[in-house]
Amino acid sequence: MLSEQNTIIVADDHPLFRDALSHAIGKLSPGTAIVEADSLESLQQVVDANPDADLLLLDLNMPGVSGFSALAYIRKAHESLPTVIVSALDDESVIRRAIQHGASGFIPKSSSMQVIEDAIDAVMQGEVWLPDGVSADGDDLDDEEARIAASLSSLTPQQFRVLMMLGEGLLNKQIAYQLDVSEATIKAHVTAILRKMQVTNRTQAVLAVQQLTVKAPGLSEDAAS
Amino acid sequence: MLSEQNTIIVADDHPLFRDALSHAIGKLSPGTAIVEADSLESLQQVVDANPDADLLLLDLNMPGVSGFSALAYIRKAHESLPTVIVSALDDESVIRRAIQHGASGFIPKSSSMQVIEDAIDAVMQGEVWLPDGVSADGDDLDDEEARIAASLSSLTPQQFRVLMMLGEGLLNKQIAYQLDVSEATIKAHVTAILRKMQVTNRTQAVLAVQQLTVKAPGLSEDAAS
DNA sequence: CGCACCATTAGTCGAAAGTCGAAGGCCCGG
DNA sequence: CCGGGCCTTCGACTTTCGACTAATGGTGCG
Repeated sequence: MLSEQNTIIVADDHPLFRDALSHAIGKLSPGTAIVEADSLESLQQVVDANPDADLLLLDLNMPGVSGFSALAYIRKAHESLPTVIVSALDDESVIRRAIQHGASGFIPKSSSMQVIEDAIDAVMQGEVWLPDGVSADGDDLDDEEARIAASLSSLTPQQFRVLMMLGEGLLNKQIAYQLDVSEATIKAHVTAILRKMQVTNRTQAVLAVQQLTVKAPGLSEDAAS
Repeated sequence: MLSEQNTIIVADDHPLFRDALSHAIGKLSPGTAIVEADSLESLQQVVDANPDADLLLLDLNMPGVSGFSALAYIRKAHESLPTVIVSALDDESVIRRAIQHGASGFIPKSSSMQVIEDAIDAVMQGEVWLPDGVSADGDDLDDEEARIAASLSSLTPQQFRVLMMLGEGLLNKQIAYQLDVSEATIKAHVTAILRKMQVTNRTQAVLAVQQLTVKAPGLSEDAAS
């Protein structure tokens, strides 16, 4: 623990909570460098700029990122970066899905500072941390959901960004403007995305991403029987 | 109760459960006419053909209908038709949302026959029926969700059908083939849909509909504070 | 250094998506 | 009975999408 300089990345769009989290970490281990991110873009930049970071605290509610997409994507791109989900949800199925998508822990936002500190400490030592009575065991991830997550992880960073913008219903032209590139570039990215996700149009790609959204269990067809 | 001929519509894509439900009703009140539907198309036909039906038992898992869309739509089009949601989910927030979208009751599929009979009986008498300890009171429907539901209810039957197909990622051409009309007609419907839903392309329309899918509570932005 | 991969751009082409105007059917009120 | 309104349908036109080809530059790796 007292090796050299630990680095923790805090990704949360909520400034107050992000600061609170940062301060808590500062008290817990004063020698820790804290980097913050409040959006998908900044998160990608930050993760990229700190390849040797020790921990990522990731909110599920990042603007422009639906559900577990960011988790699934970041995890595959940075296998060695332990990631802990911080979320306002404490639903057990959400927690299990987070773990199945590669999270090393789950911290409900309602947790006390003490609990948060414990969690961070545990994960930094390679353990998997979960709230009280929650078990990581249970049914495996939905096949379809796993397939989609795998597809996501095969995307390049720029492609992932474009996909998230498709998920906002934007035109190629609008995406091009926001990313400050030409529309031709966006088309090329979209073509690559559709191929990798094995769909034939943007709407289907968006629907696939939507399946990684946090939803109640059992809604998927055969739960009816 | 012993007026003339009561009519109950059972809409569920699961044949076994649909039959079980029908038989239960048959035993409960032998003089009741039961009409079944297993898809959005058949449901629209049936509701249309039986404007004086006394009750609609609606499954949340209809193929080609996402979440509360069908409920929100049917409710506004047939204000006087009491609708009870039948679902494999018994999550309390799902139940509340169903009621807020105009359902007159909620029956978990895990219910015993006795409970189902009680529920149907209660609703037929104008009451609102809920499972055991569940209360209908609580926070109101999300503003955004209410707005979308209102938009849905302003659609014509054909437009609604087309919208649901957009939600499956289908091409105009595919929708045209399934509805047996020309592609030009579908385009016209889509244009009308986009206008009524106040969006600019089909992807955004689909995303709006997705917001009526059954998902866990609190994921909507400000739940974080 | 060469090689592979990614990002970027251009341009073309065919298909799909969306807009507009309009025609026909249906029902309801005057 | 005859408008007016609504729904459905459709064709023509414009824009956007998506596939394909081809090219440039940067970057990491053996």
